[in-house]
Amino acid sequence: METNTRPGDAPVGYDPSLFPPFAVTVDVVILTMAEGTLQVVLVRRGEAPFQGMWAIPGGFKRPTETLDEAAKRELVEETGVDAATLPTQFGAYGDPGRDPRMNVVTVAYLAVLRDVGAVAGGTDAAEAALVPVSAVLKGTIDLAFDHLRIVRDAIERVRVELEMTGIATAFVGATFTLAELRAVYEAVWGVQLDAANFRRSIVAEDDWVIPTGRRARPGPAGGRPAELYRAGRAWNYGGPIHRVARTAEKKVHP
Amino acid sequence: METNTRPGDAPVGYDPSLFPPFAVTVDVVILTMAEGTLQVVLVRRGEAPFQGMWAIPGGFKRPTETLDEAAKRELVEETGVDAATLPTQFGAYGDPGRDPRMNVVTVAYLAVLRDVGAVAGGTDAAEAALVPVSAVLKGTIDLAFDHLRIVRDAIERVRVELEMTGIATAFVGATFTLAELRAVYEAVWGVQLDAANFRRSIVAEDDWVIPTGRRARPGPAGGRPAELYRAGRAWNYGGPIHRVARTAEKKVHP
DNA sequence: ACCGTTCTGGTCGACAAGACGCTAACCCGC
DNA sequence: GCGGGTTAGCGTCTTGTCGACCAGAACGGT
Repeated sequence: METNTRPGDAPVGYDPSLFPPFAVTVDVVILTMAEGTLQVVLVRRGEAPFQGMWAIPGGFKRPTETLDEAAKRELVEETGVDAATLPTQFGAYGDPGRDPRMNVVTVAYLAVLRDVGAVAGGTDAAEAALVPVSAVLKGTIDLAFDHLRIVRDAIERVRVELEMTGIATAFVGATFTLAELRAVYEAVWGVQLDAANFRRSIVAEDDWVIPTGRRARPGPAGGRPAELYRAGRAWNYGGPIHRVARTAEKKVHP
Repeated sequence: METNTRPGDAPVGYDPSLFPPFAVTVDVVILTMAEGTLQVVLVRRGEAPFQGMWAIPGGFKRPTETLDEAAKRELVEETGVDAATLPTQFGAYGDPGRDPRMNVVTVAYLAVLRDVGAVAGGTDAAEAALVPVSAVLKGTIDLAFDHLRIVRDAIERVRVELEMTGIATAFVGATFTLAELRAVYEAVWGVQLDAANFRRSIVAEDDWVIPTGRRARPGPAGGRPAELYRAGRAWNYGGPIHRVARTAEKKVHP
């Protein structure tokens, strides 16, 4: 075959000196549970464009690191937390004009943290905040660039991951009650789950959750103290709870 | 906040003149069914590095187009087919050294075609071929760069998409028999599906498949001619057949 | 006319999942 | 300390789904 070497249109072999230059950044959507709702970490921009607006934390990819490493580095820089779950890539965004100054292609990652409270106290002195995702999705809070689209895609991704992987355990601490774990599913999916059936699905098979023998302190309203569990190894091979579209509707039309 | 403007490490605001330059390419994994097996379109490299090896078709992203447009353009250039399904993005790859000459970040897309036979006759004169994915996954055929990893990820992606979306209809023609559709599931998932149960799942709800009234010609072995269907609108909202890990095993241990 | 092959429709049983009620354990107010 | 309120844990019943298997229908070939 004769190799095609037209600049910008070289399917197989290409001349590396004739490439159109891009900046490559990595943005991380950091999710956590706080006050019973799903929250996202945002930082406030201090420079034009979009000065003063909220945005997803992110930064340049360095030539010496992989994309995954760049995402992990951004997460640590922003939260100081060394990765409850490794960030997972969920999309690349390169629309022309998404950055008004130049060609920027960004690779977006999703990271899930358990609620550590002081997320705003990262190593970076930037103003950071925990914002309910519902406020972002409803448009109450405007985001810079195309970050609204990125957050929307991230939420859709975590909804799928919650069903297919063990990401649910990343929202809670090392030990947790089944009610806490159930709250994760309910918050992310926006549904109500039956506590008894939820418990049965989790406990049914081994290695999902392992009882520690200890018990959690009951809430302010009292109630029987819940048993404390820790995550088993089975979460690595998919999740136990599956989304049923009818669940939410049945509550509306009994 | 005080904006951090260190080059290569600027979380929010950054100086666009201090970015590390990258080349951004778009690679497309093109899948199709041929001879009852899943096949992938590969092109042979004519230049170093990896001269003479097989690779996924791809090329530079142009600054004036989106990533999706670039993927669609690559698909049309390679196959001449105007997108049975729009290519879907499934990953970005930017490991340092993945291209020995320079920093290249590639965004990978998955495209599904019905078997058009003459895929090798694209507008590009490059040597192209249809290769069984099993040969690639087993390592019988070496791929350039990190393209083996990309193909592996693409296969995993199409297996999920087959369950979650209506991508199955993209493998077959405008009209098809249920046996053809079933063959898609069996080839991609590597399982055996009961023909009667498959039919029941598909026909159960409306708008999955619409009978055309016409019938297909039976195969060389005879048999009752199958009815011809066309795809309904319900495929846009998820697929009807769900993967069951036990199916293949139950055949072994009845 | 007979046979092999494929499609189509039906039945049965295993299993998953939701609904629901009961008991156990704890807090709080009196 | 005693009873009501609240929450966790557990069992049972019912319903629906899905795979395995079988029988009949519709064709081509011999």
